Amino acid sequence: MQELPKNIDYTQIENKWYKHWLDKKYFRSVPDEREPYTIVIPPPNVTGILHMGHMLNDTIQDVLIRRARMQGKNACWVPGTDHASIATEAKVVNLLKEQGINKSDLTRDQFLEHAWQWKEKYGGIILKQLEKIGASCDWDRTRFTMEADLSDAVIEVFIDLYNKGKIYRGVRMVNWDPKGLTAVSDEEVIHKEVNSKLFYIRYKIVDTDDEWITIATTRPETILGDTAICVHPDDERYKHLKGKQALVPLINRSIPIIFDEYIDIEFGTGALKVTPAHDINDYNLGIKHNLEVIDTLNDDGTLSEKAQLFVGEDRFVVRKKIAATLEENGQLQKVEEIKNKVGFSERTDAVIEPKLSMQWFLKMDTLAKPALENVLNDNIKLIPEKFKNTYKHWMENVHDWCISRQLWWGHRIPAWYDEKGNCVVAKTIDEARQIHAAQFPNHNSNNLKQDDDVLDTWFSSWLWPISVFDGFKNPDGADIKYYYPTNDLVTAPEILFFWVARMIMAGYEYRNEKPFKNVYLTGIVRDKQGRKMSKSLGNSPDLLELIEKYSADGVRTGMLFCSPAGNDLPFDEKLCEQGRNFTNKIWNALRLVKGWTISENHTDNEIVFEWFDNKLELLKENLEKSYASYRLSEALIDLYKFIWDDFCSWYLEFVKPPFGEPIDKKTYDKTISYFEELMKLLHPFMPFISEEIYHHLKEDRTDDICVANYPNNATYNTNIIHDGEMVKEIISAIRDIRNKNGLSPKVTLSVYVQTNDKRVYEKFGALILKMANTHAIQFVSNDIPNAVAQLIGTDKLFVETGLDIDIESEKKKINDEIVYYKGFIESVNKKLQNEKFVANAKPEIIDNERKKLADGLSKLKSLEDALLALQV
RNA sequence: GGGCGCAUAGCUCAGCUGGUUCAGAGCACCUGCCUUACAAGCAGGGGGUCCGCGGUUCGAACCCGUGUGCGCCCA
Repeated sequence: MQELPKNIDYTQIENKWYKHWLDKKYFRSVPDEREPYTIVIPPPNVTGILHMGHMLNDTIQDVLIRRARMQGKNACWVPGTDHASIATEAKVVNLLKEQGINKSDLTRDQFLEHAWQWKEKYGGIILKQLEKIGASCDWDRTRFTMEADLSDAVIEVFIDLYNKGKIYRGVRMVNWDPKGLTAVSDEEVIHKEVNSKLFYIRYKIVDTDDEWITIATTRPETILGDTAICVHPDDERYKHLKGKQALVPLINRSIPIIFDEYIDIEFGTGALKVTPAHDINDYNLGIKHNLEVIDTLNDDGTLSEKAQLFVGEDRFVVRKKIAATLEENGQLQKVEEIKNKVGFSERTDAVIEPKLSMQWFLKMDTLAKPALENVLNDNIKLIPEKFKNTYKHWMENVHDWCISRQLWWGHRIPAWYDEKGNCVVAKTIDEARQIHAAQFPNHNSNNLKQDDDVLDTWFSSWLWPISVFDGFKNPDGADIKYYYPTNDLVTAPEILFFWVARMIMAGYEYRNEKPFKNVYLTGIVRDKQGRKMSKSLGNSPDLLELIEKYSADGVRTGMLFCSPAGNDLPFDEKLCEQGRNFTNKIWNALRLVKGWTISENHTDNEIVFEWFDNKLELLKENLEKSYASYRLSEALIDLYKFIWDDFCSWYLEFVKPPFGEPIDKKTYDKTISYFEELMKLLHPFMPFISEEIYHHLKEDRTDDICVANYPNNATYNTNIIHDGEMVKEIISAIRDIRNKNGLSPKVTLSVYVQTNDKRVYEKFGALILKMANTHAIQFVSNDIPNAVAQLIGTDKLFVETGLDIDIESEKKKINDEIVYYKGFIESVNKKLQNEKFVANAKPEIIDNERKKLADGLSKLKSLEDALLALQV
């Protein structure tokens, strides 16, 4: 026997066990003959710190990997970070600005030196934080998307795809971030509904005295780049304008009026100004109708020389000024308030400007094909399945991927240009010269200049499941062959397309095989008001503080309690409290058990063991089912209820000796082994407390639960479980009667029962007596006067309270039940008398209805008897 | 505007193939207890128009249609 403190020192056990697991190298994985179970972490942003989204994702991954490890699989969880071009560069630029240094004053190399210094100093904080939550990653395998091997992979893939004709360079309308001064991909643009103004502007028709056409636009600042006005060919209002020209206000440039079915007759005036340089739809119209393209904006969102007016002024300032000027001219007809959607940069929150620019693109058509097929045919499973629809829709309408970014921090595009702008793609400048000399023999190969841009960060992370196992450097290496394809990917649905889909594409392109078998899409963590938790809103609690307060296990379970796959997770700190209370409950169960002294006397608890054994098998079966369908939340809740209710409230109370008395050896050993098994089942969810308890359960313990065998499930006997539930029901009923009559638990009650089947009462009588504090149960055939009656199934229980019972309220209680059962019997009878039901329903359903009827009639009779007895 | 999804207790959600005495769980709430493992606890309890309407069926929380409200994705 040992004295255990009343409360646990969570921090101490967390540090102790995490260090122990590391020292023992339990998380280390190298290929061997066992079945592999592999997860690659969605690499967090190297500049990031742990937030709720990571906590959720990574806890789920840890649950899966710990269970697999205990099941004897070779569990490998690969950690790492990505270099996050835009975010990191922005951070470094800001930091330098604070030191009075402008990025533009530095050379590329100088800037990168600062960036690497920054990365060395702050990068990887997040990985240390993962240790705090108990993440059992193989830290020896930690990778970074910009380390040498992974960078080589990115560059080689670029060159390969270029040589295959899948990468091309072209002028395209891209999403331009005027604040970040870079193009961003479609996926990095957030469309928000905003209040806008719709300006109605009159354009004069050329060669008329006073004829005008009115267009509606939300962007008057772009009129200086207009090169046409477009109307619908069927629009009667404008048919007479065929072949006419109009004048752009303020600058009086003459532009054609064109006709196209693209126009929505209903919107505005049905006439659209066409600005091919600044709107994607206008751009497409421009191509179709051979329109001139006039780019009136600079990269930073100010007006360019080509605009002629307001040069150098910001687009939003100009919007107001132009509106005012037009109003003075009498060309602004009216302004309407409307709501429309505007794109914002995910990183800088600047309003995205559609802009024509020279970018690198990856063709998606052939890459997307296997990626779509293998999700639709469940070769790769999305969990929950509902995301298949969204995935399909996206993959069928996929656009070529703009992979260049106008930044320095990242993988520099391996393209080289001569003075004339001829381009070759090669890994090094020497190779570039050779290729150039062969391809452009009449040009100078000595002054080649490398492309200034870097590749989209996703262009490195899409290779992650292959590159972390060196699948590019060493395609037949032991690691890639053993671990690939990986098993489960756990990530947020927000990046289903820009990361998950692209990993699948890369998988089929470079391994001819899927990168993972299952994709578990978590929900988005929201605050109580339903807002997404984010750094910018500042509504995410500090995780390390939460862990400090509620323990790592508490926070892990708090997250998982409310996180069915794919559903949003409304986070509430109370759930962490519930998690911590659970650890406290388990700890106290341990204190009880370890407080017992063992005697040589024998106490017969066989029926308790029999019940608990079967109940435990049922639990394990349910856990298996939940795991198989990735219902981790359900598995955890089942386990929580089982440990709290069945183990602590029922089992331990059943076998607990009276205070101060010893327990028999067999019961003690059984209890320890149940406790041990429950801790094993709990370990994936609550690794620290389960390990701590496991070691307390046996003093001479030399093994660790972290690598213990996960319990297998066996068959169970449903009848025994039913008996147990009935016993609980009997005990609760007696306790309820005691409560309602204000009787102290110390008063021993007399209980009588009318039953056709004495078995349960005989078998469990001693337990009922102990748990409900009653005298031995007496079997009777008559009703007991002045006792409270209660139905248990079809049995009738009488409890003598020693008080006069309130006849009227008893009558009412019984009458209510009679009404209920009469209705019930009637509804069952109706079914059974319905010929169609008897003809159509399955035989077992009909049998069941007959049983329901018989039970109902028997209960009704008991109740009517009881009512009669009261009336005497 | 197009597509997808959701609506069940005060809150968060289960409810799998339409049929179990089917309307459930956890939390919150109410009542009584500091009963020698645990007040971070114990014992017990109340709580519902399964979003509205219509249909299919012997039978609907579940299937179909429709309306309303909400969320997400795309343009």
